[in-house]
Amino acid sequence: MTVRVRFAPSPTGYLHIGAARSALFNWLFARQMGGKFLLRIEDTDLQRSTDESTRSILEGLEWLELNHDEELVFQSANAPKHRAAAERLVAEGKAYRDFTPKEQRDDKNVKQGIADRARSQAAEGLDQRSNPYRDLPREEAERRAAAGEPFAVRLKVAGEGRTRFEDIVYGTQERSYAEIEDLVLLRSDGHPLYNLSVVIDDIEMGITHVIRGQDHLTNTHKQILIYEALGARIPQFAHLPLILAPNKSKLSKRKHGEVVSLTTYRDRGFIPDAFVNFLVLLGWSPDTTQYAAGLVGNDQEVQPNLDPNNEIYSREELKHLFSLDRIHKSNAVFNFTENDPRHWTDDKALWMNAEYIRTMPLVELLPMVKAELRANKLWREEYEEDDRDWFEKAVELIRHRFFTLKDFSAQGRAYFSDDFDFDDTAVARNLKKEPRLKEWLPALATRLETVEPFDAAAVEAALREYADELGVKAGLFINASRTMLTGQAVGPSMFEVFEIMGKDRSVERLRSGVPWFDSASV
RNA sequence: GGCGCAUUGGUGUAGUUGGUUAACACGCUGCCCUCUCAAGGCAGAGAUCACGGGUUCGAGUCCCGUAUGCGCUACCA
Repeated sequence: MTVRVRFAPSPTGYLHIGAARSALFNWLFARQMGGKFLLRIEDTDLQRSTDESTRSILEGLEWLELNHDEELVFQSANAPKHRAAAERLVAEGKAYRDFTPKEQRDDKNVKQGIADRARSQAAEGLDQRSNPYRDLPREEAERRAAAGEPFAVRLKVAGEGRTRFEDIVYGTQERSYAEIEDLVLLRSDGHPLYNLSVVIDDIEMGITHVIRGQDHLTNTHKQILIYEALGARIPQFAHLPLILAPNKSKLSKRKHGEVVSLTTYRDRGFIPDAFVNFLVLLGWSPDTTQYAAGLVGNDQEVQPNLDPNNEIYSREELKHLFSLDRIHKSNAVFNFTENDPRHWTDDKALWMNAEYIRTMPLVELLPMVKAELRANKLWREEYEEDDRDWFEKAVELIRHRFFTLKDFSAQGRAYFSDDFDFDDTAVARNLKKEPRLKEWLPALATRLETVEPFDAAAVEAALREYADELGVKAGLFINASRTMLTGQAVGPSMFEVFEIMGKDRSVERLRSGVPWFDSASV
């Protein structure tokens, strides 16, 4: 049977990176098995669901290139089917109408309320099957319902027995019926509840493997009960460990802000493949020994990375290497430091991104740089045509010390525009420390004007010659030039920079007195 | 309260059926390279494998208990 998996987020906020990882694992599994990856928006909770969230989820998946097969499903559209299924179960005597008035729950203290209720129930020795409406004669139930009395529909869970399933990640899971209450299928206002909806939809969509967060592990027992009542085939389950905050609490938007939102990474200049690479390693690791032994993938056109000292895996490699049984059970901590711009997200993610920026094929990087420059009004069409060569060389030159795509428009700005800022510390350290540079630099400019061809080697010779004549270290000029030409204290080898900037711009910037009169000094 | 799941250096992980100095990646420190900063190269610090028992000639690996964390327990998803 073909594998069919789904990612089923509820649109009650941005796309959480933990959810994004679930989507990734589903996608990887589907692509590896030649199966289908489906997408379903679980907008059952109409109060909290928003179109904006749906859009953000779609955008996030698109950014990660986790394209789905078949039509997008909105769970709310299936509500009639969910209701019909519940009614069928009532008709078959597998579920019943509960006329108990709805309890008002304070949204804030739900957990506390649950614990309190459980405690008092335990004290009174109440069992889960004590609902007075459970065995109400059918006629009476029909009559009261027809009279318009509100009721919820509950599943009639058997008194004796246990549910059992093999979780691909967590192994055998068992639970006694005695621990499961008669769960509500339909609210008294007629709305289907989560556990019912997922099951019906998963059946409807022909899902063979349910891969989702570990927070659903114990709910799975309830869902199995519904599958059984419906007489449907039960899919395979694989639950994923959770991604936690540095203090091991749940990662949440309210507490942790934008670090948990996937679109943040797009907006802050991450490379999709780099983020995928980082994410996949949270809770999963490849079995490189199997590959080395030639047990897997020997007939593949892709030669996966076998080096255990290297964690860079391309999407193609991951499609071959991924396996559900290498997912592990313990939760992973997503490491970041709040209020520290240098460590705003996990260091490894940042490193991974930098690694991709400096090593990925240039042709794949160029369109991303283009988009970044364009967004900052730094893009010029000539880069695509006449100056294509120059553009490629410039990107190649500067990419090696960048961490995100943003750096191309920030630190890299001076390469693409004459309107750039001077870094204060760079000006102080490389220029103002030696006041005579104010005269020397224009003089250097004059020297360079005669250099032909204006390449790295020739510029270097001219600059060193001038430094020798003045009896100062070449480094003085090199660093000063770097600041004059790029506004920065750091950057690529300076002679390469001269060459890329070209004679005209180099000379002009060396002569410009701008940084000398800038704000910091006056 | 009940039930479930987990626990290897700061973080992510490796560690096949128990067997010599617990491996790798990120981060950190130092050195080399050098015009700066990275990258790269080299070296290094950092783990009594949550704790306590037990089985065994021998346990990170098996068993029991404890602790801690997380999850579920809802007419939320």
